[in-house]
Amino acid sequence: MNKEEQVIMGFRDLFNKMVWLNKSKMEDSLKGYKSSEVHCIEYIGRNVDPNVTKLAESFYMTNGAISKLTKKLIKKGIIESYQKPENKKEIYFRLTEQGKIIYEIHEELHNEFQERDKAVFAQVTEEQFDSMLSFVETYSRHLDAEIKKLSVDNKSEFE
Amino acid sequence: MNKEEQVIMGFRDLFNKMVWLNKSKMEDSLKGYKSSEVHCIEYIGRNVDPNVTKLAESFYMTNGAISKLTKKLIKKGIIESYQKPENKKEIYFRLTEQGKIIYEIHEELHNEFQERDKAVFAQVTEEQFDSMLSFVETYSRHLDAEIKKLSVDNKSEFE
DNA sequence: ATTATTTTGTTGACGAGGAAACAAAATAAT
DNA sequence: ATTATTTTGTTTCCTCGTCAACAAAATAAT
Repeated sequence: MNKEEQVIMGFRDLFNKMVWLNKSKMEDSLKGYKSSEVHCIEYIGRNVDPNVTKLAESFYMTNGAISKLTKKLIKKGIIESYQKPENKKEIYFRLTEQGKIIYEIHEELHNEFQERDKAVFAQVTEEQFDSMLSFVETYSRHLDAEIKKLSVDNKSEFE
Repeated sequence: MNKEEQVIMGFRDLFNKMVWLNKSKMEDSLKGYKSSEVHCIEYIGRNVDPNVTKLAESFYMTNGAISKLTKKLIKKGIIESYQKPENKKEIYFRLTEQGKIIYEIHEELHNEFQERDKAVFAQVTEEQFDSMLSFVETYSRHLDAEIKKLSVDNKSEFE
């Protein structure tokens, strides 16, 4: 296995591990809330005028899934929807008071995770940080270009 | 947002993107096979005496899910199960001839992905590779220790 | 201005995966 | 040797997310 594969698979494995662990911790602290719900709350709390489409793009999920998820959160009284006078189509979301509480608990948990992993990052030099960030940036742009190609290809199938 | 968060979220985003893109490509080339099925085939092709439990641990999935997945693959004639004379409990899997074909197609696709992303890695120096690998390694061990703590905690609840 | 296309969100049928209860074999404890 | 515990795999029920069909609003094309 060459180093490229090692890096990719290493990160894949690391990521699966982290998702699994944090999800466990999360559903332990925020009993009654699924991690997907919490992610949704996090996004709505952090962004301005989030709608179904923006949430879906951010999570790489379908609009349908987000539509159902937000409906459920509304039913639970965690978020509420609103519209703008100039647009009768788009529907935005904001946190309710109860939602803000969940949001805060999540933030604390987030800090806990950072605290937990502090030791790992303490060993990382500024240069290493920058090198990793530039790697991520480059790779991400590269994939964006590939995704763009893909969507062009798919469109051309129907021409 | 500090650099720790940037790194984590950057990789998370990069990863979601890559998974989404590769999954699309995969299900395009290997029509009729889901990406989870292909992952399963990949693992069975690469490891010796894989069983339900090993597959589940590797994919961070439940035994139940793998049990169903393998049953389906057997039905499709892609894998077959076998046992060892000294153990009547564990059930192992191997690829059938048809399964080997899928495996090979997957390998080629894998090479295609590497080829596609070659340009990104070409810019990475040996030192950067090693630094990222050691970061992954350190972090992964750290999380293993945390996961271990978690399972100890859960056990102590019932004592 | 009218029509065509695109964007945005919703719904229902379906499949994938998790949780829990279970059975059978293997291992540990006595 | 017998009993208790653990490991391994399966099945049933349920939730979550996808897909496809759809409706309504917004935008583009004519």
